[in-house]
Amino acid sequence: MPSIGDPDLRDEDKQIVRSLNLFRDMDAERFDDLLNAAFLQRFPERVILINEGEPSDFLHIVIDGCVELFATLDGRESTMTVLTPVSTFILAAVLKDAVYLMSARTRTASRILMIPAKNVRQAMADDDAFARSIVTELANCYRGVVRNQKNLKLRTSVERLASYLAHQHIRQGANGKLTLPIDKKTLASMLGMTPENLSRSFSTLRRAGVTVTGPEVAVESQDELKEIARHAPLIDNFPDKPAE
Amino acid sequence: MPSIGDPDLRDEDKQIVRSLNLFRDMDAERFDDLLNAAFLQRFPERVILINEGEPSDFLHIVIDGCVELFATLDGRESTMTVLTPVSTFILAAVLKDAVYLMSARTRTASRILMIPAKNVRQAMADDDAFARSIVTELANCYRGVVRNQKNLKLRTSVERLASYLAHQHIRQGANGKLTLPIDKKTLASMLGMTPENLSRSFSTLRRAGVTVTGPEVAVESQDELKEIARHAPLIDNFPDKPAE
DNA sequence: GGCCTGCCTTGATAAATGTCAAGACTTCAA
DNA sequence: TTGAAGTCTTGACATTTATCAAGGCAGGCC
Repeated sequence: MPSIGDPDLRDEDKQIVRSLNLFRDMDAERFDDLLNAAFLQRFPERVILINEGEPSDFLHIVIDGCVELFATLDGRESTMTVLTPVSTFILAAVLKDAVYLMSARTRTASRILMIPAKNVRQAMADDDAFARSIVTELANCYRGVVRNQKNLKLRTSVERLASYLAHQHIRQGANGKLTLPIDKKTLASMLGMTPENLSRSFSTLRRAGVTVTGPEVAVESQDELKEIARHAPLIDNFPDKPAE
Repeated sequence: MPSIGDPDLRDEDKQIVRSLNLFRDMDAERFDDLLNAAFLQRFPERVILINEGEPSDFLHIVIDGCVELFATLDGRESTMTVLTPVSTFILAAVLKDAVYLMSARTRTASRILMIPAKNVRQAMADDDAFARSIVTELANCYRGVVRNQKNLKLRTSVERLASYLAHQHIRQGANGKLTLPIDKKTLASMLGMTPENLSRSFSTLRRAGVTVTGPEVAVESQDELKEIARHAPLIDNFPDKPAE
Protein backbone atom coordinates (compact mmCIF):
# COMPACT_ATOMS: atom_id res chain seq x y z
CA MET A 1 0.00 0.00 0.00
CA PRO A 2 1.50 3.31 -1.04
CA SER A 3 2.07 5.98 1.52
CA ILE A 4 -0.36 8.88 1.43
CA GLY A 5 1.96 10.87 3.63
CA ASP A 6 4.66 13.29 2.66
CA PRO A 7 7.60 11.39 1.17
CA ASP A 8 9.80 14.08 2.67
CA LEU A 9 9.58 12.34 6.03
CA ARG A 10 13.11 11.05 6.30
CA ASP A 11 14.18 7.99 8.20
CA GLU A 12 16.12 10.25 10.49
CA ASP A 13 12.92 12.11 11.38
CA LYS A 14 11.11 8.84 11.95
CA GLN A 15 13.78 7.82 14.39
CA ILE A 16 13.40 11.07 16.27
CA VAL A 17 9.66 10.59 16.60
CA ARG A 18 10.13 6.97 17.52
CA SER A 19 12.45 7.97 20.33
CA LEU A 20 9.71 10.01 22.02
CA ASN A 21 8.28 8.37 25.13
CA LEU A 22 4.88 8.51 23.53
CA PHE A 23 5.88 6.28 20.61
CA ARG A 24 8.77 4.28 21.99
CA ASP A 25 6.76 1.27 23.14
CA MET A 26 4.39 1.13 20.23
CA ASP A 27 4.30 -1.90 17.95
CA ALA A 28 6.82 -1.30 15.20
CA GLU A 29 4.55 -2.05 12.30
CA ARG A 30 1.78 0.07 13.70
CA PHE A 31 4.20 2.90 14.18
CA ASP A 32 5.15 2.71 10.53
CA ASP A 33 1.52 2.69 9.49
CA LEU A 34 0.87 5.72 11.64
CA LEU A 35 3.73 7.68 10.14
CA ASN A 36 2.84 6.61 6.63
CA ALA A 37 -0.52 8.25 7.10
CA ALA A 38 1.12 11.40 8.40
CA PHE A 39 2.16 14.58 6.65
CA LEU A 40 5.35 16.43 7.27
CA GLN A 41 4.63 20.04 6.50
CA ARG A 42 6.92 23.02 6.33
CA PHE A 43 5.52 26.31 7.51
CA PRO A 44 6.98 29.80 7.40
CA GLU A 45 7.17 31.85 10.56
CA ARG A 46 4.05 33.34 12.13
CA VAL A 47 1.62 30.99 10.45
CA ILE A 48 -1.53 29.90 12.24
CA LEU A 49 -1.59 26.11 12.51
CA ILE A 50 -4.68 25.77 14.63
CA ASN A 51 -7.60 28.00 15.51
CA GLU A 52 -9.22 27.22 18.84
CA GLY A 53 -12.71 25.88 18.37
CA GLU A 54 -11.88 23.88 15.25
CA PRO A 55 -12.39 20.13 15.34
CA SER A 56 -9.14 18.30 15.98
CA ASP A 57 -8.04 16.75 12.71
CA PHE A 58 -4.41 16.03 13.44
CA LEU A 59 -2.02 15.27 16.22
CA HIS A 60 0.81 17.74 15.72
CA ILE A 61 4.48 17.20 16.44
CA VAL A 62 7.09 19.94 16.21
CA ILE A 63 10.03 18.33 14.46
CA ASP A 64 11.88 21.52 13.83
CA GLY A 65 11.34 25.18 14.58
CA CYS A 66 9.16 26.65 17.30
CA VAL A 67 5.43 26.73 17.98
CA GLU A 68 3.37 28.89 20.31
CA LEU A 69 0.10 27.80 21.88
CA PHE A 70 -2.15 30.70 22.75
CA ALA A 71 -5.74 31.47 23.60
CA THR A 72 -8.02 34.39 22.92
CA LEU A 73 -11.12 35.99 24.38
CA ASP A 74 -12.72 38.85 22.50
CA GLY A 75 -9.77 41.01 21.60
CA ARG A 76 -7.50 39.61 24.30
CA GLU A 77 -4.78 37.07 23.75
CA SER A 78 -2.59 35.08 26.08
CA THR A 79 0.35 32.80 25.38
CA MET A 80 -0.19 29.47 27.07
CA THR A 81 3.13 27.85 26.26
CA VAL A 82 5.92 27.73 23.71
CA LEU A 83 6.98 24.39 22.27
CA THR A 84 10.39 23.39 20.99
CA PRO A 85 11.34 20.20 19.14
CA VAL A 86 10.50 17.48 19.62
CA SER A 87 7.10 17.78 21.28
CA THR A 88 3.56 16.75 20.51
CA PHE A 89 0.68 19.11 21.04
CA ILE A 90 -3.09 19.03 21.39
CA LEU A 91 -3.04 15.33 22.16
CA ALA A 92 -6.01 15.57 24.53
CA ALA A 93 -8.30 17.13 21.93
CA VAL A 94 -7.35 14.46 19.41
CA LEU A 95 -8.06 11.61 21.81
CA LYS A 96 -11.39 13.05 22.84
CA ASP A 97 -12.29 13.92 19.26
CA ALA A 98 -13.15 17.35 20.56
CA VAL A 99 -12.46 20.89 19.41
CA TYR A 100 -9.14 22.51 20.17
CA LEU A 101 -9.10 24.66 23.29
CA MET A 102 -5.97 26.52 22.21
CA SER A 103 -4.70 28.04 19.00
CA ALA A 104 -1.24 27.43 17.61
CA ARG A 105 1.10 29.41 15.41
CA THR A 106 4.67 28.97 14.29
CA ARG A 107 7.15 31.39 15.76
CA THR A 108 9.93 30.53 13.35
CA ALA A 109 9.89 28.52 10.14
CA SER A 110 9.01 25.03 11.28
CA ARG A 111 8.53 21.48 10.19
CA ILE A 112 5.44 19.94 11.72
CA LEU A 113 4.48 16.30 11.55
CA MET A 114 0.72 15.94 11.35
CA ILE A 115 -0.83 12.58 12.11
CA PRO A 116 -4.52 12.26 11.26
CA ALA A 117 -6.54 12.17 14.47
CA LYS A 118 -8.52 9.16 13.33
CA ASN A 119 -5.34 7.12 12.97
CA VAL A 120 -4.11 8.15 16.39
CA ARG A 121 -7.37 7.11 17.99
CA GLN A 122 -7.33 3.85 16.10
CA ALA A 123 -3.78 3.19 17.18
CA MET A 124 -4.76 3.81 20.78
CA ALA A 125 -7.63 1.38 20.44
CA ASP A 126 -5.47 -1.30 18.84
CA ASP A 127 -2.18 -0.92 20.63
CA ASP A 128 -2.17 -1.53 24.37
CA ALA A 129 1.37 -0.30 24.88
CA PHE A 130 0.56 2.92 23.04
CA ALA A 131 -2.51 3.44 25.21
CA ARG A 132 -0.31 3.23 28.30
CA SER A 133 2.26 5.61 26.85
CA ILE A 134 -0.57 8.05 26.27
CA VAL A 135 -1.52 7.75 29.93
CA THR A 136 1.97 8.79 30.95
CA GLU A 137 2.05 11.61 28.43
CA LEU A 138 -1.29 13.01 29.55
CA ALA A 139 -0.41 12.69 33.22
CA ASN A 140 2.72 14.73 32.53
CA CYS A 141 0.77 17.35 30.61
CA TYR A 142 -1.79 17.57 33.38
CA ARG A 143 0.80 18.01 36.07
CA GLY A 144 2.51 20.62 33.95
CA VAL A 145 -0.62 22.75 33.77
CA VAL A 146 -1.25 22.30 37.48
CA ARG A 147 2.23 23.63 38.22
CA ASN A 148 1.53 26.50 35.88
CA GLN A 149 -1.71 27.34 37.60
CA LYS A 150 0.01 27.31 40.99
CA ASN A 151 2.66 29.60 39.56
CA LEU A 152 0.00 32.03 38.39
CA LYS A 153 -2.09 31.99 41.55
CA LEU A 154 0.58 31.89 44.21
CA ARG A 155 3.24 34.18 42.81
CA THR A 156 3.54 37.83 41.84
CA SER A 157 4.85 38.91 38.43
CA VAL A 158 8.38 39.54 39.65
CA GLU A 159 8.46 36.16 41.35
CA ARG A 160 7.30 34.44 38.19
CA LEU A 161 10.00 36.19 36.20
CA ALA A 162 12.66 35.25 38.76
CA SER A 163 11.52 31.65 38.60
CA TYR A 164 11.59 31.68 34.82
CA LEU A 165 15.10 33.12 34.77
CA ALA A 166 16.37 30.59 37.30
CA HIS A 167 14.87 27.82 35.17
CA GLN A 168 16.49 29.06 31.98
CA HIS A 169 19.76 29.66 33.78
CA ILE A 170 19.96 26.03 34.89
CA ARG A 171 18.80 24.80 31.52
CA GLN A 172 21.47 26.77 29.73
CA GLY A 173 24.38 25.64 31.82
CA ALA A 174 24.16 27.70 35.02
CA ASN A 175 27.22 29.73 34.15
CA GLY A 176 26.06 33.21 34.96
CA LYS A 177 24.34 34.01 31.70
CA LEU A 178 21.40 32.99 29.61
CA THR A 179 19.70 33.90 26.37
CA LEU A 180 15.97 34.47 26.32
CA PRO A 181 14.62 31.89 23.88
CA ILE A 182 11.59 34.01 22.99
CA ASP A 183 10.89 37.66 22.46
CA LYS A 184 9.87 39.71 25.46
CA LYS A 185 6.35 40.40 24.33
CA THR A 186 5.61 36.67 24.19
CA LEU A 187 7.47 36.02 27.41
CA ALA A 188 5.40 38.68 29.14
CA SER A 189 2.18 37.12 27.96
CA MET A 190 3.30 33.65 28.98
CA LEU A 191 4.18 34.91 32.45
CA GLY A 192 0.81 36.63 32.71
CA MET A 193 1.80 40.27 32.45
CA THR A 194 2.12 43.10 29.94
CA PRO A 195 5.37 43.83 28.08
CA GLU A 196 5.69 47.11 29.98
CA ASN A 197 5.46 45.26 33.23
CA LEU A 198 8.02 42.71 32.17
CA SER A 199 10.45 45.54 31.52
CA ARG A 200 9.79 46.89 34.99
CA SER A 201 10.12 43.46 36.54
CA PHE A 202 13.52 43.13 34.91
CA SER A 203 14.61 46.44 36.40
CA THR A 204 13.31 45.32 39.79
CA LEU A 205 15.61 42.32 39.50
CA ARG A 206 18.62 44.53 38.75
CA ARG A 207 19.22 44.92 42.47
CA ALA A 208 19.40 41.10 42.60
CA GLY A 209 22.21 41.07 40.08
CA VAL A 210 20.22 40.58 36.88
CA THR A 211 21.47 42.55 33.90
CA VAL A 212 19.60 42.53 30.63
CA THR A 213 21.10 43.34 27.25
CA GLY A 214 18.61 42.58 24.53
CA PRO A 215 17.97 38.86 24.73
CA GLU A 216 21.10 38.29 26.84
CA VAL A 217 20.68 38.10 30.58
CA ALA A 218 23.55 38.07 33.06
CA VAL A 219 22.79 36.40 36.38
CA GLU A 220 25.01 37.07 39.37
CA SER A 221 23.41 34.61 41.76
CA GLN A 222 21.05 31.85 40.85
CA ASP A 223 20.30 31.29 44.52
CA GLU A 224 19.16 34.85 44.95
CA LEU A 225 16.82 34.43 42.00
CA LYS A 226 15.40 31.28 43.52
CA GLU A 227 14.96 33.06 46.82
CA ILE A 228 13.11 35.93 45.19
CA ALA A 229 10.95 33.44 43.33
CA ARG A 230 10.25 31.59 46.59
CA HIS A 231 11.41 28.51 44.77
CA ALA A 232 9.31 25.43 45.40
CA PRO A 233 9.98 22.07 43.70
CA LEU A 234 6.22 21.46 43.58
CA ILE A 235 5.81 24.45 41.30
CA ASP A 236 9.05 24.88 39.43
CA ASN A 237 10.18 21.52 38.10
CA PHE A 238 13.66 22.81 37.33
CA PRO A 239 15.87 20.49 35.28
CA ASP A 240 18.76 18.79 37.10
CA LYS A 241 21.10 19.39 34.23
CA PRO A 242 21.32 21.69 31.24
CA ALA A 243 19.35 20.62 28.20
CA GLU A 244 21.65 19.11 25.60
CA MET B 1 -8.61 -14.45 49.91
CA PRO B 2 -10.02 -12.25 52.62
CA SER B 3 -10.55 -8.60 51.99
CA ILE B 4 -8.07 -6.27 53.63
CA GLY B 5 -10.32 -3.38 52.87
CA ASP B 6 -12.96 -1.75 55.00
CA PRO B 7 -15.98 -4.05 55.28
CA ASP B 8 -18.09 -0.93 55.51
CA LEU B 9 -17.91 -0.55 51.74
CA ARG B 10 -21.47 -1.40 50.87
CA ASP B 11 -22.62 -2.93 47.64
CA GLU B 12 -24.48 0.26 46.95
CA ASP B 13 -21.21 2.22 47.16
CA LYS B 14 -19.50 -0.29 44.92
CA GLN B 15 -22.18 0.23 42.33
CA ILE B 16 -21.69 3.97 42.48
CA VAL B 17 -17.97 3.65 41.90
CA ARG B 18 -18.54 1.09 39.19
CA SER B 19 -20.83 3.51 37.38
CA LEU B 20 -18.01 6.06 37.01
CA ASN B 21 -16.61 6.31 33.50
CA LEU B 22 -13.21 5.47 34.90
CA PHE B 23 -14.31 2.04 36.16
CA ARG B 24 -17.23 1.18 33.95
CA ASP B 25 -15.31 -0.80 31.35
CA MET B 26 -12.97 -2.56 33.71
CA ASP B 27 -12.96 -6.31 34.00
CA ALA B 28 -15.49 -7.25 36.68
CA GLU B 29 -13.26 -9.50 38.70
CA ARG B 30 -10.41 -7.03 38.63
CA PHE B 31 -12.74 -4.31 39.75
CA ASP B 32 -13.73 -6.41 42.75
CA ASP B 33 -10.12 -7.08 43.58
CA LEU B 34 -9.36 -3.40 43.37
CA LEU B 35 -12.18 -2.47 45.72
CA ASN B 36 -11.34 -5.28 48.10
CA ALA B 37 -7.93 -3.75 48.56
CA ALA B 38 -9.48 -0.35 49.16
CA PHE B 39 -10.45 1.43 52.35
CA LEU B 40 -13.57 3.41 52.87
CA GLN B 41 -12.73 6.03 55.42
CA ARG B 42 -14.94 8.50 57.20
CA PHE B 43 -13.43 11.87 57.94
CA PRO B 44 -14.79 14.80 59.93
CA GLU B 45 -14.88 18.23 58.36
CA ARG B 46 -11.71 20.23 57.80
CA VAL B 47 -9.36 17.29 57.95
CA ILE B 48 -6.23 17.23 55.83
CA LEU B 49 -6.28 14.19 53.58
CA ILE B 50 -3.18 14.95 51.57
CA ASN B 51 -0.20 17.22 51.99
CA GLU B 52 1.41 18.31 48.77
CA GLY B 53 4.87 16.82 48.41
CA GLU B 54 3.94 13.49 49.96
CA PRO B 55 4.35 10.35 47.87
CA SER B 56 1.05 9.26 46.37
CA ASP B 57 -0.12 6.22 48.31
CA PHE B 58 -3.77 6.11 47.35
CA LEU B 59 -6.16 7.04 44.61
CA HIS B 60 -8.91 8.94 46.39
CA ILE B 61 -12.60 8.97 45.52
CA VAL B 62 -15.12 11.24 47.22
CA ILE B 63 -18.11 9.02 47.87
CA ASP B 64 -19.88 11.42 50.12
CA GLY B 65 -19.22 14.90 51.44
CA CYS B 66 -16.99 17.53 49.92
CA VAL B 67 -13.24 17.87 49.35
CA GLU B 68 -11.11 20.88 48.52
CA LEU B 69 -7.85 20.72 46.59
CA PHE B 70 -5.50 23.56 47.40
CA ALA B 71 -1.89 24.56 47.07
CA THR B 72 0.48 26.59 49.19
CA LEU B 73 3.64 28.64 48.79
CA ASP B 74 5.31 29.98 51.89
CA GLY B 75 2.40 31.40 53.85
CA ARG B 76 0.11 31.75 50.83
CA GLU B 77 -2.68 29.39 49.95
CA SER B 78 -4.91 29.02 46.93
CA THR B 79 -7.92 26.83 46.32
CA MET B 80 -7.47 24.90 43.11
CA THR B 81 -10.85 23.21 42.95
CA VAL B 82 -13.67 21.82 45.05
CA LEU B 83 -14.83 18.25 44.49
CA THR B 84 -18.28 16.81 45.07
CA PRO B 85 -19.35 13.16 44.94
CA VAL B 86 -18.57 11.09 43.06
CA SER B 87 -15.15 12.15 41.80
CA THR B 88 -11.67 10.77 41.85
CA PHE B 89 -8.72 12.95 42.61
CA ILE B 90 -4.93 12.96 42.26
CA LEU B 91 -5.10 10.26 39.62
CA ALA B 92 -2.12 11.66 37.72
CA ALA B 93 0.21 11.50 40.73
CA VAL B 94 -0.85 7.92 41.43
CA LEU B 95 -0.20 6.79 37.87
CA LYS B 96 3.18 8.46 37.73
CA ASP B 97 4.08 7.23 41.22
CA ALA B 98 5.05 10.81 41.96
CA VAL B 99 4.47 13.19 44.83
CA TYR B 100 1.19 15.05 45.11
CA LEU B 101 1.24 18.55 43.65
CA MET B 102 -1.83 19.64 45.57
CA SER B 103 -3.07 19.22 49.11
CA ALA B 104 -6.56 18.05 49.98
CA ARG B 105 -8.86 18.61 52.91
CA THR B 106 -12.45 17.73 53.67
CA ARG B 107 -14.84 20.65 53.73
CA THR B 108 -17.65 18.70 55.34
CA ALA B 109 -17.71 15.29 56.96
CA SER B 110 -16.92 12.92 54.11
CA ARG B 111 -16.56 9.33 53.13
CA ILE B 112 -13.50 8.76 50.99
CA LEU B 113 -12.66 5.59 49.18
CA MET B 114 -8.92 5.07 49.12
CA ILE B 115 -7.46 2.59 46.65
CA PRO B 116 -3.79 1.76 47.15
CA ALA B 117 -1.75 3.35 44.38
CA LYS B 118 0.13 0.15 43.70
CA ASN B 119 -3.11 -1.68 42.95
CA VAL B 120 -4.28 1.07 40.62
CA ARG B 121 -1.05 0.97 38.67
CA GLN B 122 -1.18 -2.80 38.53
CA ALA B 123 -4.76 -2.67 37.30
CA MET B 124 -3.76 -0.24 34.60
CA ALA B 125 -0.94 -2.55 33.54
CA ASP B 126 -3.19 -5.63 33.49
CA ASP B 127 -6.46 -4.24 32.20
CA ASP B 128 -6.46 -2.74 28.72
CA ALA B 129 -9.95 -1.34 28.99
CA PHE B 130 -9.07 0.37 32.26
CA ALA B 131 -5.96 1.89 30.68
CA ARG B 132 -8.16 3.42 27.98
CA SER B 133 -10.65 4.73 30.50
CA ILE B 134 -7.76 6.40 32.28
CA VAL B 135 -6.79 8.07 29.02
CA THR B 136 -10.24 9.59 28.73
CA GLU B 137 -10.27 10.63 32.37
CA LEU B 138 -6.88 12.31 32.15
CA ALA B 139 -7.75 14.02 28.89
CA ASN B 140 -10.82 15.47 30.60
CA CYS B 141 -8.78 16.60 33.59
CA TYR B 142 -6.21 18.18 31.33
CA ARG B 143 -8.78 20.08 29.34
CA GLY B 144 -10.38 21.19 32.58
CA VAL B 145 -7.22 22.83 33.86
CA VAL B 146 -6.55 24.39 30.48
CA ARG B 147 -9.98 26.01 30.60
CA ASN B 148 -9.20 27.17 34.10
CA GLN B 149 -5.94 28.70 33.07
CA LYS B 150 -7.61 30.54 30.23
CA ASN B 151 -10.21 31.78 32.68
CA LEU B 152 -7.48 33.14 34.94
CA LYS B 153 -5.37 34.73 32.24
CA LEU B 154 -8.01 36.17 29.96
CA ARG B 155 -10.62 37.44 32.40
CA THR B 156 -10.82 40.00 35.17
CA SER B 157 -12.13 39.13 38.63
CA VAL B 158 -15.62 40.42 37.97
CA GLU B 159 -15.78 38.47 34.73
CA ARG B 160 -14.71 35.28 36.48
CA LEU B 161 -17.37 35.77 39.10
CA ALA B 162 -20.03 36.44 36.47
CA SER B 163 -19.01 33.29 34.66
CA TYR B 164 -19.12 31.28 37.87
CA LEU B 165 -22.57 32.57 38.73
CA ALA B 166 -23.90 31.84 35.26
CA HIS B 167 -22.51 28.31 35.54
CA GLN B 168 -24.12 27.70 38.91
CA HIS B 169 -27.34 29.27 37.74
CA ILE B 170 -27.65 26.81 34.88
CA ARG B 171 -26.54 23.93 37.05
CA GLN B 172 -29.16 24.70 39.64
CA GLY B 173 -32.09 24.97 37.30
CA ALA B 174 -31.79 28.41 35.69
CA ASN B 175 -34.79 29.73 37.55
CA GLY B 176 -33.51 33.08 38.73
CA LYS B 177 -31.81 31.94 41.89
CA LEU B 178 -28.92 29.87 43.08
CA THR B 179 -27.21 28.85 46.29
CA LEU B 180 -23.47 29.20 46.59
CA PRO B 181 -22.22 25.67 47.24
CA ILE B 182 -19.13 26.88 49.10
CA ASP B 183 -18.32 29.67 51.50
CA LYS B 184 -17.20 32.97 50.05
CA LYS B 185 -13.67 32.83 51.33
CA THR B 186 -13.05 29.60 49.44
CA LEU B 187 -14.93 30.85 46.40
CA ALA B 188 -12.77 33.95 46.36
CA SER B 189 -9.59 31.89 46.49
CA MET B 190 -10.83 29.56 43.80
CA LEU B 191 -11.62 32.50 41.54
CA GLY B 192 -8.21 34.00 42.20
CA MET B 193 -9.10 36.98 44.37
CA THR B 194 -9.35 38.03 48.00
CA PRO B 195 -12.60 37.74 50.00
CA GLU B 196 -12.83 41.52 50.16
CA ASN B 197 -12.59 41.71 46.42
CA LEU B 198 -15.22 39.05 45.97
CA SER B 199 -17.59 41.15 48.06
CA ARG B 200 -16.88 44.13 45.84
CA SER B 201 -17.28 42.09 42.70
CA PHE B 202 -20.71 41.03 43.95
CA SER B 203 -21.68 44.65 44.46
CA THR B 204 -20.38 45.50 41.01
CA LEU B 205 -22.78 42.86 39.67
CA ARG B 206 -25.72 44.42 41.51
CA ARG B 207 -26.28 46.76 38.58
CA ALA B 208 -26.56 43.63 36.44
CA GLY B 209 -29.40 42.33 38.57
CA VAL B 210 -27.46 40.15 40.99
CA THR B 211 -28.66 40.24 44.58
CA VAL B 212 -26.81 38.40 47.33
CA THR B 213 -28.32 37.31 50.63
CA GLY B 214 -25.87 35.14 52.48
CA PRO B 215 -25.35 32.09 50.30
CA GLU B 216 -28.48 32.84 48.26
CA VAL B 217 -28.03 34.68 44.99
CA ALA B 218 -30.89 36.08 42.91
CA VAL B 219 -30.15 36.42 39.21
CA GLU B 220 -32.32 38.67 37.05
CA SER B 221 -30.78 37.83 33.70
CA GLN B 222 -28.52 34.93 32.97
CA ASP B 223 -27.74 36.41 29.57
CA GLU B 224 -26.51 39.61 31.10
CA LEU B 225 -24.21 37.59 33.34
CA LYS B 226 -22.85 35.72 30.35
CA GLU B 227 -22.34 38.98 28.52
CA ILE B 228 -20.41 40.47 31.42
CA ALA B 229 -18.34 37.30 31.64
CA ARG B 230 -17.67 37.48 27.88
CA HIS B 231 -18.93 33.95 27.77
CA ALA B 232 -16.93 31.63 25.55
CA PRO B 233 -17.72 27.92 25.20
CA LEU B 234 -13.99 27.23 24.94
CA ILE B 235 -13.51 28.50 28.47
CA ASP B 236 -16.75 27.95 30.32
CA ASN B 237 -17.98 24.45 29.64
CA PHE B 238 -21.42 25.22 31.02
CA PRO B 239 -23.73 22.23 31.52
CA ASP B 240 -26.65 21.86 29.13
CA LYS B 241 -28.97 20.89 31.89
CA PRO B 242 -29.16 21.23 35.65
CA ALA B 243 -27.25 18.63 37.63
CA GLU B 244 -29.59 16.05 39.04
C1' DG C 1 21.69 56.90 3.22
C1' DG C 2 16.88 57.54 4.56
C1' DC C 3 12.73 55.75 5.98
C1' DC C 4 9.93 52.56 7.44
C1' DT C 5 8.38 49.15 10.99
C1' DG C 6 8.42 46.70 15.05
C1' DC C 7 10.46 45.89 19.57
C1' DC C 8 11.61 47.54 23.78
C1' DT C 9 11.89 50.86 27.45
C1' DT C 10 10.40 54.64 30.31
C1' DG C 11 7.29 58.00 32.36
C1' DA C 12 2.74 59.52 33.64
C1' DT C 13 -1.50 58.10 34.87
C1' DA C 14 -5.47 55.07 35.60
C1' DA C 15 -7.54 50.92 36.97
C1' DA C 16 -7.55 46.68 39.33
C1' DT C 17 -6.47 44.26 43.16
C1' DG C 18 -4.65 43.56 47.80
C1' DT C 19 -4.09 44.96 52.74
C1' DC C 20 -5.50 46.71 57.04
C1' DA C 21 -8.97 47.89 60.18
C1' DA C 22 -13.50 48.08 61.94
C1' DG C 23 -17.97 46.59 62.66
C1' DA C 24 -22.24 43.70 61.86
C1' DC C 25 -23.69 39.31 62.03
C1' DT C 26 -23.91 34.27 62.86
C1' DT C 27 -22.63 30.10 65.13
C1' DC C 28 -21.21 27.51 68.76
C1' DA C 29 -20.16 26.25 73.14
C1' DA C 30 -19.48 27.33 77.92
C1' DT D 1 -27.31 34.16 78.29
C1' DT D 2 -22.83 35.43 77.24
C1' DG D 3 -18.57 35.34 75.21
C1' DA D 4 -15.50 33.78 71.67
C1' DA D 5 -14.59 32.82 67.18
C1' DG D 6 -15.45 32.98 62.51
C1' DT D 7 -17.63 35.05 58.34
C1' DC D 8 -18.81 38.69 55.62
C1' DT D 9 -18.98 43.47 54.34
C1' DT D 10 -17.36 48.09 53.96
C1' DG D 11 -14.13 51.98 54.03
C1' DA D 12 -9.54 53.89 53.67
C1' DC D 13 -5.43 53.21 51.80
C1' DA D 14 -1.30 50.88 49.56
C1' DT D 15 0.42 48.13 46.09
C1' DT D 16 0.35 45.96 41.89
C1' DT D 17 -0.68 45.90 37.35
C1' DA D 18 -2.47 47.89 33.08
C1' DT D 19 -2.94 51.60 29.77
C1' DC D 20 -1.51 55.43 27.12
C1' DA D 21 2.02 58.08 25.12
C1' DA D 22 6.57 59.07 23.68
C1' DG D 23 11.03 58.06 22.25
C1' DG D 24 15.26 55.16 21.41
C1' DC D 25 17.04 51.61 18.80
C1' DA D 26 17.75 47.91 15.47
C1' DG D 27 16.67 45.57 11.17
C1' DG D 28 14.77 45.52 6.58
C1' DC D 29 13.90 47.79 2.31
C1' DC D 30 13.78 51.32 -1.28
